[in-house]
Formats: sequence, C-alpha cells, structure tokens
Amino acid sequence: MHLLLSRGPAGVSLTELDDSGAIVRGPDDVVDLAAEVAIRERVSAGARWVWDDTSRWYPGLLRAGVRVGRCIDLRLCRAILRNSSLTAASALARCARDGWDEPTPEPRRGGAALFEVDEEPDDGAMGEFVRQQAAVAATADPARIGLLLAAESAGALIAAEMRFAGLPWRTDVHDAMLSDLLGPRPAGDHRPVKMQAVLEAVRATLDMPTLNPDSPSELLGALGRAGLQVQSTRSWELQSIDHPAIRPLLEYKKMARLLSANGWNWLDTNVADGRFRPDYVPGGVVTGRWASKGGGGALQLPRQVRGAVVADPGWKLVVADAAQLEPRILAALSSDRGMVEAGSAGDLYAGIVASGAVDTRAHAKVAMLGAMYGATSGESGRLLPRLAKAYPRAIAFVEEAARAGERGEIVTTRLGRSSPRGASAGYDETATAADVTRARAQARSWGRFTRNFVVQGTAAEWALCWMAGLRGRLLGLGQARGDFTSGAHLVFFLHDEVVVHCPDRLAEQVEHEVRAAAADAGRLLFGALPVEFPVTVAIVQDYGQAK
DNA sequence: TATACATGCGCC
DNA sequence: AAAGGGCGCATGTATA
Repeated sequence: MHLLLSRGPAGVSLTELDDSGAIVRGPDDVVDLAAEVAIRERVSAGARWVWDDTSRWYPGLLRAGVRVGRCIDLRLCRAILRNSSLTAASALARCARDGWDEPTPEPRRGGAALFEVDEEPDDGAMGEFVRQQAAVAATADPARIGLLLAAESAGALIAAEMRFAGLPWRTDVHDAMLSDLLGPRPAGDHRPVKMQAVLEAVRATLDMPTLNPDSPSELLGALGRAGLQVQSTRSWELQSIDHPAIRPLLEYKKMARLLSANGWNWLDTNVADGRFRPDYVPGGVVTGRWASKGGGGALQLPRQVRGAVVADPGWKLVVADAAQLEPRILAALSSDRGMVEAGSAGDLYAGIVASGAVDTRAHAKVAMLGAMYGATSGESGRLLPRLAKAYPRAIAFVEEAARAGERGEIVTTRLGRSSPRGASAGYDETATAADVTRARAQARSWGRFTRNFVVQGTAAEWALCWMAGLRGRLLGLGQARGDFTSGAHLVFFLHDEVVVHCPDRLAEQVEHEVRAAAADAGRLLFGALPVEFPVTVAIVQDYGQAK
C-alpha cells in the first residue's frame, strides 16, 4: 500500500493507492498531519509513504514525535531514474528537465518569501509517482532498481532521524582535549598559547619573526630562503626534509588544522544540548554516496576528536565498520571466485597474501586500491600485473569500466545507478599533437572515474541496504516508535561505518543485528554468491575507543 | 566589500 | 612513498 502526501495551495492531502498504483481512496484533506501519519503507521502496517522530498516532510513529523517505517522520496528517485541506463527508454528519462530534477530548495528564512517554495514542482506528486512506477515496471528486472529506490528513500529517513537524534557530544571533553593540545581557549582571535609557542619556534629557526605560516605562498618563500627546495608546503612533502624548522612547522600545521576545523568555534557552531546534528545529503555524491553540508563536516570527523563522542550515562555506542568493503564489492561484482575466496577467512588482504599474489599485506592493500582507483605508476602500478594474474576477473571488471568511460559510455552499478555522461573531448584533423595528448589524458581521467564509479557506487548501495535493514531491526528491538530516548537508534554514518546509540542492556543485541543486517545486504545485492561482508564491531563508551 | 579560485587537509 | 577515485571546509589570495 502507498500513502501519497501532497502539498498544494489548499493544504496537505492524502491519497491511498494499492500496489498497482490505483487510487483506493482520496485525495482527502489532512487537517492534522502528524496525527494522521501516526494513525496510519499503526493501522496500515508496512505502508509506504510517498512524498516529494523527505527533508521537507520528515523533520516536522519527527519533532511531533512521529516516525515512519518506509517511504518513497520522489526527488531522490527521480535523480536515479533520470540517469539510469535501465530506464533510459522511459518517458521519465526522455521528458524535459523540470522541477523534479532540481535539488531541494533552501528553506525560506523568516519574513515574506520572494516566491513560494512549499508547493511541489509541476504536476504534483501523483503525476511523478505514476511516471516513476511506469519507468520501473518497464525494466527487465523491476526488483533491481526498485530495491535501489527503496534503499535510497530509507537513507533519506535515516539521515533525517540521525540529525533529529543527534550524535552525543561532550563539549567539556572536547574543550579539555583542545586545552591540552593547544592551550586554553584564548580571547578573541588570538592563537592559543601552546600553538603560539610552537609558532615562535618556527619563526626563530627560520629567523623570520613575523612569518605567517598560514599563508602558503609566504611560507614557501620562507622555506626557499632557508635553502629548502620544496614544491609546496604540504605536510607529506615537508616530512622528508631534515631541517630544525620542519618539526615545529609540522606540529604547528597539525595544531592549526585542529583549531580551524574542530576547535572551539566549531563547538560553538555545531554542538548544542550535548548533540552534534550533521546535515547529511543522501545521494549528494554522483556515485550515490552521501554528502554533507554546513553542519561542521560530518563526513570528515577527525579521529582526533572522536573521544568527545560519549554515550549517555547507562548507554553504549556500538561502532560497526564493514571491513574492506570496496574490494569485497569488486569481488562480488565481478564474480571473481578467487577474490571471494581470499576474503572468506576474514581479512581479505591477508587472503590475497596467502594466495601468493603479493608478499605483504601492505602490498595487497595498495595494489587493490590502485586497481580500484586506476593507479598507473608508483608501487601500486607495479603490483597491478601480479594482482591481474591472480584475480583476472576482478581486474578485468574495473578495466572494462575504465575503457567504457574512455569511450564516452556510461557505466552502471549493481542496482542501477548510472554514471553521468562525460564531456567528450573529441578532436578532428585540425587538432595539434598537444590537442590529441590533452584529449587522451582527459579520456583516461574519465576512465578512472568510471572505473571507480562502479565500485564506489555499488558499495554505497550495499551500505544503504545495510543501514536500512539495521534500522528496521532496531525498530524491532522493542522501543516505542518515535522515541529516541529509550531505544537503540542510529546516530552516525560514514560510508562504510555506522554508530548506534543504545541502552547498555541492548548493546549485544545491537551487535548481532548489525552483523545480520550486513549479511542481508550481501544477499540483497548479490543473491546466492557466497561473498561475505564481515563487520568489525566495538561496543564502547566513547567513539575514540573504537579502532 | 563581495565573490571566485587555489591550497591544504580531514574523511572514506 | 605520496601515484590513482569520491567529497567539504577553512584560509589566503586574486579579481571585480
């Protein structure tokens, strides 16, 4: 059953549809949205809400204490169906771009709006839902892209719920870490004392009392005058230099990064009431990964500050990481039995070493990363032929994805998300040698993108299925729906890692559900193929204790 | 003064 | 050791 919510000039209306998409009832005006949704969630078990944009409907429902089980996010689904090779012949994919192709409008600030953004684009949610259902139904295997649409939509629910619940954050712990490393919080925009001391050491060593190390060009000049031949001021390049200024300089850079990215200003801006509430953007990356905006860089949370993520008293954090997700995804995508086998004992990289393909775990790792990213030189590039010999199907799979990109073709993930079409840099008989070189370099660059797209994108699909399944399992652990204060719930997501906040007594159960959901996700994507997705789980008091 | 771009670095 | 995929943000610098 589908329950379609629509917002028009006259207010909110609800239409009930059966599984074929036929209207069973409505549209009916909705007076009290939260109450209506809450009732339907109780009465119509398993119903799927259909709405234009989860980020516009769901936060309000959550604030009213209402959670929903399942939904279809028409805007996110449009983006997938518009581009997918599986639906390329559909009316939806061929229609002119319209409001459904636009990103979520920025929320209106207070006062009169210049234009109305609360209404749905164009011909309404019903029209779009029908178009989407037709596009899915016309594919050879509707369940495949159907799963992707469901998972993407579940992700939107989860993103809203994680923002609502928030990641538990101890401001006092964070402040103590900063004070310890940098010195106490200074007044105004002065540098903290420990940081200032390190800076003075740099200045003294270089004999430049007014050096501003935050200016790359100034720093580059200063290092040059000190006789240091460097192309840039990047830390990794400086590391290899033997000079008394380097150690304090690297130390300063580390401190400056912490201060500017996750210092007191970050705390003031992003943590309130003991919670960090990131602004996730499901589907925000072309590959299907999530992005984040504002909200303090949720997907770049440095390990350095994770100790400030502390479970509430009587609660635990269950931190779960899908081990070597992308290589395992590649093994499954390519049905490379050898690579699947290498991962079956636990550590995929150790398995590769055991097969004799390479001699150390570090080599296995760098070679695999190179294969998935398209490395051509360096250690990674040198090891690639050995990997190709041991795992021909896996390597052929990414090579073919790369060649397709170089030819200007699109590639598609396991469930049906397709890459954008690259800008083809063609050349004709008037092209100079430099033009040809440039065009080929651009083609190879796009090939590296499509090579990685199939792996990263399918890994993102696996992660969505994992998280969606876990969410359902956590909802079944017995807490009252809509209550984030008594039951296990997701609080953080980072591509292949999730954090669940739960009462002490539920932690072991949560660990079990996390692993079970991972196994489910593997079966959903790859069916009977015996590929395993082991999960590393840590039950901890603070996030810093994990890994 | 506002905006756009480059650099550097954090995450996967 | 620093090549190869995807991001976001703070800061400095250049340009309008």
